[in-house]
Amino acid sequence: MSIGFACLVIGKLNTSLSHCRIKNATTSNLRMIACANLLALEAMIDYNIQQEISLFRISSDIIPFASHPEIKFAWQREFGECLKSIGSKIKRAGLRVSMHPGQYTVLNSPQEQVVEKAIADLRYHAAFLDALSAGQESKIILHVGGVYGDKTKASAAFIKNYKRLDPHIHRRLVIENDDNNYSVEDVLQISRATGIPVVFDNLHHLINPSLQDYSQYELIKLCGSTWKTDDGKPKIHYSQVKAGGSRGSHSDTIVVREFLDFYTGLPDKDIDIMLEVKDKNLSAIKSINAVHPDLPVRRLEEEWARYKYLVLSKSASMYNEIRNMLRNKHRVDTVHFYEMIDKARTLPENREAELNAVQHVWGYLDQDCSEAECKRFQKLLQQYTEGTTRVESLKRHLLKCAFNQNVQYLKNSYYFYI
DNA sequence: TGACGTCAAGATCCG
DNA sequence: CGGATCTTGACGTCA
Repeated sequence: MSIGFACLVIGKLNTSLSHCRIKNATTSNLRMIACANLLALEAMIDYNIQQEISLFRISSDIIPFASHPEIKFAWQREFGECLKSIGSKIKRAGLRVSMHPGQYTVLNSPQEQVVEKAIADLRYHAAFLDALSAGQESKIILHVGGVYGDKTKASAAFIKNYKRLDPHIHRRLVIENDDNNYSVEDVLQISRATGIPVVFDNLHHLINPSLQDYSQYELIKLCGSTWKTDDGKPKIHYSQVKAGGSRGSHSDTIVVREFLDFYTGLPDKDIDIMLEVKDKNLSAIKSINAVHPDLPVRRLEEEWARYKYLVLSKSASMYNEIRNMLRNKHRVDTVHFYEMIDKARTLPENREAELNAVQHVWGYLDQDCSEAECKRFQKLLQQYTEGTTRVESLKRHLLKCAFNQNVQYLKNSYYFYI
């Protein structure tokens, strides 16, 4: 069983992706962006390996406009070696990667032009995974598409167009239930006709339910049975609703107790769980730690090192409470640990606590900073006290100083990235 | 025609 | 000029 996250790593240097506008998508520009993005991808892979995360979704945006009809950029030829070497790192680490074209890749559209674009896009995704020499367990997860007033007809169109795809796309394609058109029942029906494996998405199922005689777990099992041996472990998407968010939007972070209840109820844990959540790797590590049967305290100490200033900036008393919880303990209640951190995270901005955290962090930096850095800090501090600037300006400046002095401890702190 | 989702790029504003 | 903040892009469907 693996738990993973999608597309981007929060709080890790050199992992952010570059983008460009279509008007700037010249070959030389795309070459530069692709090169930068492959370095970022490798840094993300390294991060996953280092954090022992074994499931990861690769962003579709590594090669911008890769399937755009007007753009001819031979990324496979130019970066083939690079991709191959990233691929062998992935394979060596036993990391399972996947890709997920967005909601605008619509294979069942009545417009032939849209279908052709969708096919080109699927070709790109398959070619990318092929270039990594990824195995058949590296999947491309796709939504079925539009309904166009007649779901039976639209499903038939999907099946018809699916048959037009090359075999190397067939071996990677997986379909997922979505939040307003194709329910688990609809997707399973298409799966029966085509043999395409199905990803069960819990939140989409909650919002767009079907087969209500079955429990969620029975449906996970049913979807899991569509996966063949060569497809790897069945995979599901797991997310939680954002409180007060629009219909079906993903939560900012995973509520650990809720996840643990879901996980505990899973009759067969031999599946992979892709989290869809705003805070990405933070929730992945949290969930992985939560289900670990005998988690070494060291792991929570490492987490605490990354969270502590974030907590301090919300509440000094909660900071002390968690610190005491970890002190001299051989065992710590992982769920309780994360519940405290998440509780602190949801607290509204408290000027006094923010200032306390800012001063605390500054204590690590003021000895070795330049005069200009010091002056700017004092100025921003005054402005924040007066209420004429936001705390983010101060934090940005502190992070800049931390980088200039290469203070590893601060550079990795979530305080700067949440 | 705008909402949907996503997050930098790009544009504009401010001191 | 640098930094902060606001707007746009790129995609297809559907109300």
